Amino acid sequence: MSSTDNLQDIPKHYDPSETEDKWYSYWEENNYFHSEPDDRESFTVVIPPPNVTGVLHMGHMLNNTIQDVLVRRARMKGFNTCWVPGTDHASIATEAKVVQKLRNKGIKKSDLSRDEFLKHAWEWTDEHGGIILQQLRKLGASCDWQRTRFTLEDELYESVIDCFIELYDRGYIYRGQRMVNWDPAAQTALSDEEVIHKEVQSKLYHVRYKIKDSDEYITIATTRPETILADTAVCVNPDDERYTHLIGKTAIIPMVNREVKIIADDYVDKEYGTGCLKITPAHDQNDYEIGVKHGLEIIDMLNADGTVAEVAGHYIGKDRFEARKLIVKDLEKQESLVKVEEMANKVGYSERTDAVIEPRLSLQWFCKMDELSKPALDNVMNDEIQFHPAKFKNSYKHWMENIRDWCISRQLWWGHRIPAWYYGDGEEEYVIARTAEEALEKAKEKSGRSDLKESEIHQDEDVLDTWFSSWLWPMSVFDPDFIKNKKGNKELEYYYPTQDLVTAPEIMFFWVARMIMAGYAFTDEKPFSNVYYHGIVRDEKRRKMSKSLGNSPDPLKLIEKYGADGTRVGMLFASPAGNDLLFDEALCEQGRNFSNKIWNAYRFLTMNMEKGVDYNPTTIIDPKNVADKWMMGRIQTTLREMEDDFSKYRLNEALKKIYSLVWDDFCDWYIEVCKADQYGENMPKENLERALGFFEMLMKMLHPFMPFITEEIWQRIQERSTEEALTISSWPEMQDELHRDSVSIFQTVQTQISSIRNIQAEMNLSPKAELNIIIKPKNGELSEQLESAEWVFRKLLPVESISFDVNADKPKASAASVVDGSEIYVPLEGLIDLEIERDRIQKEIDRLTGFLKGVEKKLSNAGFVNNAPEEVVEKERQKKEDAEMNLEKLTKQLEEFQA
RNA sequence: GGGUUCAUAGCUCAGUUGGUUAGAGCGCAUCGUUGACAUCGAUGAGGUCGGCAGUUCGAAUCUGCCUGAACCCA
Repeated sequence: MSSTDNLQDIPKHYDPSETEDKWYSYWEENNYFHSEPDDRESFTVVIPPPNVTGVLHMGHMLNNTIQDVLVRRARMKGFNTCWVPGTDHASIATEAKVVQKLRNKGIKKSDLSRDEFLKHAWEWTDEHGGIILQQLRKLGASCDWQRTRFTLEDELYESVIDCFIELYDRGYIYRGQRMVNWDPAAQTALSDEEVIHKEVQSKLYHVRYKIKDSDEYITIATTRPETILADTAVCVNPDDERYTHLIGKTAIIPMVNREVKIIADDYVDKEYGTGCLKITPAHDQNDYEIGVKHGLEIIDMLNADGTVAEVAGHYIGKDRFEARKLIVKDLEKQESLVKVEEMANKVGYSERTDAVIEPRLSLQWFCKMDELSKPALDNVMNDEIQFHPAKFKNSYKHWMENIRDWCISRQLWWGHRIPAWYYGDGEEEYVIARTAEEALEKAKEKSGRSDLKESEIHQDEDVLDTWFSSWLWPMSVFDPDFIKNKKGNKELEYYYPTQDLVTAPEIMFFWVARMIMAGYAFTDEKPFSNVYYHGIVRDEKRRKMSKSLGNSPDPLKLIEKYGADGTRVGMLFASPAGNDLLFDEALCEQGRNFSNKIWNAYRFLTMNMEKGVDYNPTTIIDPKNVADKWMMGRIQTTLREMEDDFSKYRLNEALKKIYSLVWDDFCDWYIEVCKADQYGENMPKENLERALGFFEMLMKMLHPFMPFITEEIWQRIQERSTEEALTISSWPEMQDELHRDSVSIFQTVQTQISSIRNIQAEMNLSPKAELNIIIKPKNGELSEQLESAEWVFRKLLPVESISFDVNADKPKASAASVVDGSEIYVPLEGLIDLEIERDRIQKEIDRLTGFLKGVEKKLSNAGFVNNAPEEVVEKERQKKEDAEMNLEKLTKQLEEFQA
């Protein structure tokens, strides 16, 4: 019941800062977002965990707004809704930040022990960790905060170790010497996914190698001349006639004067460069493969930090890029440099440190992908797991089919330490174990050395790729022991599989694909049913928003300026499913304006309340009131349309519909017709109660998008107990009755009113000048219907008199128009500008004539009439008839003017 | 180099199985402020749907080619 007893002056402008924190605290205090398993159906979402030390950026904002909309709607639809928040440890990113921080304090990582370093890392995490989770509350995210998880917390740490051991036991994890992507800045191996290939302008150096015992030279082309020092062969295509005579001969590498064989292999592209390839097996993936095939020597000339190693013989200790400059000069001096070509070239960069990736041969841990990927591919292709939009299935498929084994070890300390223990230097001299004790036992067994001591074994120094922990996320957040126990606990049973995963396509391979693999590997089930991919947030110049470019607004400042509601609306407006989002602050402004519109609608209703009177909002409509039935019909139709939009994850479409329903239908039309007949009078009580009833429905429909203002209005309309908060209320029921007839009549009235307003505008009439309106409906039935809606005309137009008469004559000197067969006359004695009026009518006649021509052309086409479905033809006939009727009336109107 | 996606109003995008006079928001123009909201209202002007050819009675929608853009993979 709404009472005006404590009615205060409501400010003209809505101020989100006064409501948003208040309601978020209220929601949290009442634990609305916490979920426990019960007999309802579950709706589960796990957050894509942001970096523990990260701060909220625009991408997070979009990502979490979308999740919150889905989650809030599900909650209102009666699901037991659980949105699990958390963060990941972001191994390489966090470690880089900690190293930097220590460096600023003059401490080198290499001077610290592992434990000392980790102490610093945890300090950093405790200091910065969770800031982002606090920021999500500002956005309105309705997460179950009691379930907050962190990938490096003890329980989840254990899951990752369990996972490693389980996969090792199944034969999926192996250790091996392979060419990996080496990040010389972070000094760690990376997975293929962490390498970003960028096109850069580089130089192709043509360098000639002397042929031994001959005056001849062979010229190779390379973009990396410094690696010449590690060349162990020169290779040509066996079909390349230019070089056949040299195959089997010996070339002399300049600078180092090493003698190497000239070999032949199909791999060499005759067209590229000189058609002659230098082979450096230690520093290039393809060269490595050729090296293995031809049994070539492998010379590793680079240190882990990208400087030149002693074995190179020259430029020792210099950085690889400096060495490149130096060797070019020296080759030129020696007259070995033939020419330098400019060319565009793709170079791999580290996703995290932006260092140029060095292919490097090293001993790493890998996870086999062929079997794990099989169910992951099948269940996406058969839509057991649905991708929205579905177009992303293509790139998923392509990646899955070409997947290579995953390098999971990282030469870092911040992360899950690999549970491998070595008892010797041999490649196979290790055991996999959870603890040192267990390792010792296993090592004794494997080595046959029963006297082995704990001090003689040591654990692998490396940690696992962050994604090797994140891929367990949808399972481990509910049950960290699920792998160890080979079966999930009650929580996992209840919440898993989760429903929706919301993320960006750029991490489809990093995370989504791997979660799906882990899901099937450990639970035999999908981790989620739907994956909604949203776009990347870009600025108005289509540049990706980034800190370094400085083109990203601070999300919290936006929230301060436009409110969380306004900002959410702004983000969603710009966000068609799956497409990139061109963010424009103006959209947040539009969102804020919308908040203000809602606020003022409420304010207006309040201003119509009598002091001391109680109002009971109702949605029971007056069956005689065409406006009520129209409004209810519009709400019902919109509910259906939103249902459809949500089923297709078209959130922005759903938002646009409720936005338009509130603003255009409710504010611009419904409230207007509810107003009192006379200025200064209050709205009739029953009108107000129905308006409030509708308003409540609208607030429900809008709540997932704009949680704060809707709760504020909801709580203002009536006193509510803690069980009655909007956040935990139910979504409006869909009714079968759509009030189609009333909607149609009301829409006719709307069109006629607009047409009369057009006359007002075109004739330059004062909007207040009272009009005498004569409407000549196209038939008697419509006449009666319009007559019963006369009051609507009177509410929305300045009416002196209005009549509905199928036999009406057009008064002289009146403006006229035709709306769907009905004629409208507005006598304007003395006010009318004949010329303008004639032009107005002529314009309409021209338009209709053109239209009619098209329709007639269709109908005179025998092919059309014979082949098109009957209903389509019938529709065209109807169009023709209507157009002719309207045209006839307009022509007559025009004639009368000329008379 | 391989693959995917896209091209509709000045801008950002709808247009779901081929049958609309091709829509929306923003922006723009004109008018309007004595009690809901100028963070507002009313009205209006903007498009030969990238180009060419084809299929069809009928193409923004289907096919091919061309041009241009974006993304992914190597």
